[in-house]
Amino acid sequence: MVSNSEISSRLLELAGLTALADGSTNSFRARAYQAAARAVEELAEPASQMSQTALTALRGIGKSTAAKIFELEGTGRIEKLEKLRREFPPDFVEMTRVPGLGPKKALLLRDRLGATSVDDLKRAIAAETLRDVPGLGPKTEQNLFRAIERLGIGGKERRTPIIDAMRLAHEITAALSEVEGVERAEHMGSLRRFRDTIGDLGVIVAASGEHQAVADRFVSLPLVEETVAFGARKSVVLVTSGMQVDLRIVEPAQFGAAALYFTGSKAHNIRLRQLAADCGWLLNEYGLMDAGTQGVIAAVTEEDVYAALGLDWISPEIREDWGEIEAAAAGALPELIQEDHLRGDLHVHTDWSGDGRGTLTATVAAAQERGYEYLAITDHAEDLAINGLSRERMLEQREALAGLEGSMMTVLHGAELNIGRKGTVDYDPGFLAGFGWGVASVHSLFDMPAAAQTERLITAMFDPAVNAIGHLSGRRIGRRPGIEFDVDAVLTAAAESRCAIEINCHLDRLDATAEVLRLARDRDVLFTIATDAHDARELANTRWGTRHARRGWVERDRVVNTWPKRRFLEWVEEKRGSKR
DNA sequence: GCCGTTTTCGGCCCGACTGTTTTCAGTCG
Repeated sequence: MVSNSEISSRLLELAGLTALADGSTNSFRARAYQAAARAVEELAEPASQMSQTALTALRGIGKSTAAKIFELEGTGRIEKLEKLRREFPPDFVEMTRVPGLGPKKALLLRDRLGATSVDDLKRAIAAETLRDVPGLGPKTEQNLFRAIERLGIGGKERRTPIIDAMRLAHEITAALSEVEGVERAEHMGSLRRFRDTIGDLGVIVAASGEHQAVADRFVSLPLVEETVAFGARKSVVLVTSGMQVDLRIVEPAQFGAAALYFTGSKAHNIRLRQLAADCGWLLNEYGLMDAGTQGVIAAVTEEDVYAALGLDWISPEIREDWGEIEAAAAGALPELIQEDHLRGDLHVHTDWSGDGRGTLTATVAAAQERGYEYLAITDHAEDLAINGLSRERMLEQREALAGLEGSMMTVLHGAELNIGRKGTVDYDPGFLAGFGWGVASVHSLFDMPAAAQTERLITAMFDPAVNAIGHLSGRRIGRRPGIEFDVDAVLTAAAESRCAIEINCHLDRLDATAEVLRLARDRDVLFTIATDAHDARELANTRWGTRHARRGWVERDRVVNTWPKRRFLEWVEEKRGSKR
């Protein structure tokens, strides 16, 4: 059976090649394939097993695409895709990935110079023959040369892990905030939507009066390596890490419209502009306006613009045209989780285990300062050879914790257990029963087959000592892919076992992934939002975990550490008293 | 290629910047 992700990537490839065939990345057919790919990605059931009627009922999939899905399922290929692949071989497609080289120029180079690969392109640039092609000149030659040199092949697809992008964004917005006349400087784009990886970093600045000083400051920041574009409203630079940063400067009265526009996603924006057009209005980065009189209808805040379009304000993390617009129109948006809903942290390390840095006292005090009602200390258990605590040390720690009692906050003595090859965890049942909380995580054997990983996770979930599964996939964004497992089976087991799935707050992890969280929407799955803090300051990482959870459409009541202490502790005990 | 209480044909979001042009096409987001 062909999986939805396979179908989706075939459709995306079809979109890319169709864009080449049509000479535009915005060709309607290319966009239609993109929309179809998105529709398939969002499906909970396998598209290849659905009826034609059910498939074509989905927005974005018509008869033609449905037929291609069945063709792929039946024959393992899509004839139209095969034909396009022959017309545009991989080397040529790779050439079109060079920034600044779109379908039109690429086809022109192929027709005029016979260039069909990046190597051909390099040779043409070196021989200075590119400038002889009508419509191209020495400047284009130079820009393409620099693009290849600087970004390499695939420059357009390069993505930066969110942790690096966030750091960069804060540095840039802090510097721009200091420029006189600047009222606000904020990151937008996929970083504000909290995607795991970021393509280009988008920043908007609201400034009254002179805009030039802002642009000047921007392109002269120390980390700027190269200025790609420099204009009154818009500038683009490449920074030392190779990331592209786009700056837009707007009037303060236009900030809402600009924020909406530059946060995207593109698909979300297109839907909004269609809604505007239906009312005879025009929506762009400067505001929502009457198409005829140009009179401004809304622009100051995002809420204003959404309200004028008849929509509730939509949280940036879910602006992907995943159904949020319909929900907002119906007043049926879910109550998404927010940071101030949290009443405790359930995955926290101290210096008792090797990689923690805060003392027990300092960690507990920091949690108390955050106003928490409960906290679980979860240092590594003994099977983690490097950092794990022996039984003796665990008992000592429990005693030390008892000495810290006396506050309103309940401190649970827990452990971060290691999920073994077969799904068993550290210690023995008797010793495990002594803990008040258990979070179990995969720390080893990342490359076992998916079926074995699935079994392993499910076994751990049903263990009475396991209240939650930590960082479900074990991924490190941009560095380690994480284990493969059957999402459907694991979510079903989570609902059945009443074991929570952790939403790990570390920017490096953000695990379980948003895709898994979204797929859990239709089931009775519980979550924790936990920091996995190794330092008291990291308790503040809840700000990341809650944004990630919102991207997964996680509602407040699904998150056990939003519950009042009594309800929370009852659930903990119920699970710990369960039988396999 | 998709879609439809104006439609089964004719629409399909909108604008900035660059380079190459002498008013606009290409690329990008």
